[in-house]
Amino acid sequence: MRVRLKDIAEAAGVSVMTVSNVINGKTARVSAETTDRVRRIIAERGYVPSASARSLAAKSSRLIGLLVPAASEDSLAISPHNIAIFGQIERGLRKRGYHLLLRGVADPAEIGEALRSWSLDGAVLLGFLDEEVAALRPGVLGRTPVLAIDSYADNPLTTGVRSDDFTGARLAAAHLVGLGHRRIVFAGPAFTDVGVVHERFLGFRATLEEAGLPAEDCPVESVNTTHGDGVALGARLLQAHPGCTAVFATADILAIGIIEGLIAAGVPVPGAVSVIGFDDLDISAYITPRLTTIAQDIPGKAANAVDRLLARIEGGDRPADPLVLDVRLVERDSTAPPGA
Amino acid sequence: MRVRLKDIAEAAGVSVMTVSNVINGKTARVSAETTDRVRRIIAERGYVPSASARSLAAKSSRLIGLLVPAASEDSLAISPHNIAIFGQIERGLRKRGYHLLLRGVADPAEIGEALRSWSLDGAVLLGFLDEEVAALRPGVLGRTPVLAIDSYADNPLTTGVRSDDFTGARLAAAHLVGLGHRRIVFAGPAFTDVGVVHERFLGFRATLEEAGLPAEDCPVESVNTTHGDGVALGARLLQAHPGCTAVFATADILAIGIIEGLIAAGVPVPGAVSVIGFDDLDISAYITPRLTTIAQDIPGKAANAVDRLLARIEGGDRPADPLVLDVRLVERDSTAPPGA
DNA sequence: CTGAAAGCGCTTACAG
DNA sequence: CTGAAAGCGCTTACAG
Repeated sequence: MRVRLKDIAEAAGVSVMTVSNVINGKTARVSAETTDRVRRIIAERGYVPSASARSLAAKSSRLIGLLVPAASEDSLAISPHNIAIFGQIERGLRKRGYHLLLRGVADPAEIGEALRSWSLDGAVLLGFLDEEVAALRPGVLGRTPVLAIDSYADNPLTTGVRSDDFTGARLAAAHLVGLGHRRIVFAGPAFTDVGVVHERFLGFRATLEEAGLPAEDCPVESVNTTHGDGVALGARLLQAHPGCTAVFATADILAIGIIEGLIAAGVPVPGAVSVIGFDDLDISAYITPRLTTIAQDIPGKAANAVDRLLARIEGGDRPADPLVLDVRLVERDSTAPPGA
Repeated sequence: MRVRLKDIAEAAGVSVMTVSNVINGKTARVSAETTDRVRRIIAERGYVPSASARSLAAKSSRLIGLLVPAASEDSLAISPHNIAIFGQIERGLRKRGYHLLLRGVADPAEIGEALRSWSLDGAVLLGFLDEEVAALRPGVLGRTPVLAIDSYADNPLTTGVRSDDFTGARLAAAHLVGLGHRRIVFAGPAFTDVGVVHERFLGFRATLEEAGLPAEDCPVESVNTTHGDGVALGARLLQAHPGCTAVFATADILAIGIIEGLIAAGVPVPGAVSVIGFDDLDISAYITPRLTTIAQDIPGKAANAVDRLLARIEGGDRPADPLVLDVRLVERDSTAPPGA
């Protein structure tokens, strides 16, 4: 039925291990003549090696897991920001001869099970909380290289790649301060003392303090990072924070909601309130007013994640320091001087 | 190192096949007492079966491929519409004990290779052209169940699930005609005589003919399904089609671009030109004006795709007729009577 | 440059 | 209710 190594070997009149060597590019051990003949027969017969047999016999599966949090009831937590990363990672892996197992993880305890079940050569963690990443121990990961994207967890086992969130927030805050804003709301998900949002808050506060703005004029609004929560916040923003003239939202999708809520409530944007986001999603350029935001290098995140993970897998490199990617301010139409 | 079936068997004082039976739920063949003891030891030792060994020994891999077109240079072709499907399919599979291999396919010829390499139990095709789906032969698919989403290809091997595109287009056209529009542009990607876009064109034309509108008043604009192409079309729409008062775009992302292009050119939407889309993406409710569109049941597509594929895998069912999901008109603010 | 043999960790008839 | 044995399709030292 299925064409096996053995069938090729018989057709070529050589041993299975010679065919195996040809397939695996160990041609130094095989004569050019034999190599050619074997290759021709492989092509003729349309032979495709069995990945599971290979995985079982070798120490390598050439399978990489992309692990994403997912309550079993819910679908995967694929934020607009994470979506672009998916495709880029698959592409990078495929070009290097690896395959991608996409796995939703309802409980971080499942991570170890996922790694061992398919003998994954490595895994990328996308969207987990820093507390969860920090809790990952050698006992659960074994010797499998694992890399966390956007993590500030102090876990040498998972150091990965992320954006320069602190600087991004500084750019956003400095932009608003430079326009003349003095009362600025920080809107984002609740945060602890570690993680992406915390870093952005730190950068935000640092810049405002340098500008001499008191903390009480720059309150924090904790909301979920969804369009709907943004709309709700926008609708009540000026009642909750009289005198506020600007909002820094930690995600574009949230900023877009806030703008919609403000406009629906009759508050002109950026006339009465300026809004700046973070991510630079595609849609951020499509809405009205077009969103001023902090752009992340999403393809760069994905490409570097693949490079670093494979370097560890193939080269046995130790986990290096986290790679921090630059961000930049993208000025569009949702910010202006107060009262403009 | 790794805990194996054999280790569990030794610890429990039984044979490996008894442990195997317990794991695979064939408890009818094992005493309740033994079952309990084995289960306890499995939990204690944190045993995780080797999926590749299992796949090799059994006829089943419990691995499903999600195959998506991807030029090797490009990232995956993940349109906003397809993205929601990803997560839903992963979730459905995971709940049923299957895993998902996400694979970009640069050339349809790779499909067979993908299926055989990992001994996939089945595969879902997402985003392929109907010509490509139609060309799939038993020779390349073998006996592996394959299901194509959104396909009109007349290939019994791949019948899958899709929306009622014809009716969707009728709803869109009837909505515009009902508002009083008489000159309506059909904007979408170039199409052949089979496929999603062709069906929508047929529904569009049928409705307009019933309304007595001559074909020359309802021209076709072939553009790529991207925001950018939409903007370009919107900018030149009234020069290209003087007197036109409405556009039916075959995708929301395209409709959104068209609206942006129109507004940038000083054409009020829906005041001078109404625009209706197709998909009902999340962002379609966020833009200004909020987009009137035809909603597809995307979670339904994914859930039914999983159900049907697994029915074929587990039950050996023959491929059934395609499942056609209902669509519905979502009226928002981008359409109005002409000159409103 | 080439090969025989063991082994990766499971499942599957088959036998009892 | 339980087990011994063969086999899934590869790779890996080891030998020559």
